[in-house]
Amino acid sequence: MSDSFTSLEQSGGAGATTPIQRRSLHDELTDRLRHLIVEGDLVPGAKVPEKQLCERFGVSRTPLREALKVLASEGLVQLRPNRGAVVSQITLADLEETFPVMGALEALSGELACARISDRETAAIREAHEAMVAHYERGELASYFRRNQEIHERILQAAGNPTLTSLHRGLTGRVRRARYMANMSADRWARAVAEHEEIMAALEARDGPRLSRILKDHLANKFETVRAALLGSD
Amino acid sequence: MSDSFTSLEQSGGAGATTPIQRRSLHDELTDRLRHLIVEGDLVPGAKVPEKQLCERFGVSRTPLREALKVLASEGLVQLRPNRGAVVSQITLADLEETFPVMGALEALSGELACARISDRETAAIREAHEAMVAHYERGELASYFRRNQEIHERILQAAGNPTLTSLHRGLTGRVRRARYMANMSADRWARAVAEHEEIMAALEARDGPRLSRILKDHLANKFETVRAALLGSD
DNA sequence: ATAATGCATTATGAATGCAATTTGAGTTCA
DNA sequence: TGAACTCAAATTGCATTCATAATGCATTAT
Repeated sequence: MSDSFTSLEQSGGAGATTPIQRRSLHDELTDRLRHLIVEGDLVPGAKVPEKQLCERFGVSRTPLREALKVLASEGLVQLRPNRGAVVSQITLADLEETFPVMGALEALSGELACARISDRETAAIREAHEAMVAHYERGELASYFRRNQEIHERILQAAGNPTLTSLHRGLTGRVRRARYMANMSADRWARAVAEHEEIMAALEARDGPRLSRILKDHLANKFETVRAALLGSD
Repeated sequence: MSDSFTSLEQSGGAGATTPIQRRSLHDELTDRLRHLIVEGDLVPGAKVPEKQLCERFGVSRTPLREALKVLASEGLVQLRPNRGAVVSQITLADLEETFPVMGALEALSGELACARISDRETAAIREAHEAMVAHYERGELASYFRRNQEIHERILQAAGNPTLTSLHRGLTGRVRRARYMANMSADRWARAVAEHEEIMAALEARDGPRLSRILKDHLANKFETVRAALLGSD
């Protein structure tokens, strides 16, 4: 969409229809920093001295500061006047309020996805699902987790609502740093897989309300796991 | 809210628990610009020349640009590389995808509010409701609209979930510029008031699921009104 | 007359500089 | 010993400056 360039200029062999995307520094920086934070390379609570990051990325403070402002508006860092930025801590209370919202968004995504998804995409998700189950059976947690995430993302995608996707992505970013899934018990893991079976069934039956309900419960259970892990290992 | 200035700090007494909030320029600017956009003082599609705004607010480009980055991340403006910012247009398609999300969020707010709201706050909302009905009966659309908004905000507030409130506020900001409510028919207006009666009833009965459903439907109806107005006056 | 080209003007992107605030070590005094 | 104070160094907020890309207009060619 919006690529109003279409054909032409595949002359010289360089069939580039893409208009030489040069990204601005602040844009690039925002993504890089966000990645660092979400992936936990910048630990929560840590100060983020501008100068240090400038050297790290080889840019001046201006674009860096612009990036920090954006990340602050996403809730990933906190800006204290005259005292610099810190990577936001995620507390149990934060999780407690974030999960219901994610639940509501996922529930909506299920509803919408059932109404719009193609057989082709359903099949693709089924494939991801089977792969995930295989990882489960081999006890490969990391791979399992990746596939799991892929499935939820695909459902979101199938819902065809960019606003929804964007909000969900934002919340996921905030929460992902808390990687408590590692503490998932064998029991809980089995149950999660069972829930995913239900998700697949509802999706393939295009049963929106049911998928919606399952996704919401699925997330609520996930939160319970996280809460237990947090309280246990504290 | 977010106006953490309010009263206090009338010098003399050291009663100020708030640490003398001196806001940074970019922060102040972000709010001011957001207000200009949301309230429609900057028309959608209009270019936002940095220099002009700098003179208007008497600041340099640095804090202004920081503010624009934040507004862009909120979706209120679009930043075109090397070509400046424009106030985002809101299309029917945008509304079409925004409303369901708002619906899901409001539904959740109803659910949570019923579980947590105090009798005191319920009474306050009842009061706002009665005032709103009075405005309706006198045909005072603007006042009606204000009270209406107040009620929804109070329910959100009662839900006690800042994340939820924040996301909802963001979407409201995007949508508010489209003030199609003026085109609301007498019929639709009556129905909206009736729906609000139901909202009050469910809230006072602390019936979460019911309030949830009503709020969702209420928003869906609102969207239908908007859609009709858009298609009609096009 | 219309369209294309080149140049001057203007606006944006990023870097640097400067004033104000915070931080922290060292010192003084109770 | 330790609480409070002083002052230098570091950090941040903002303005200014420099570099680069976009825009408008006059000129030229067709």
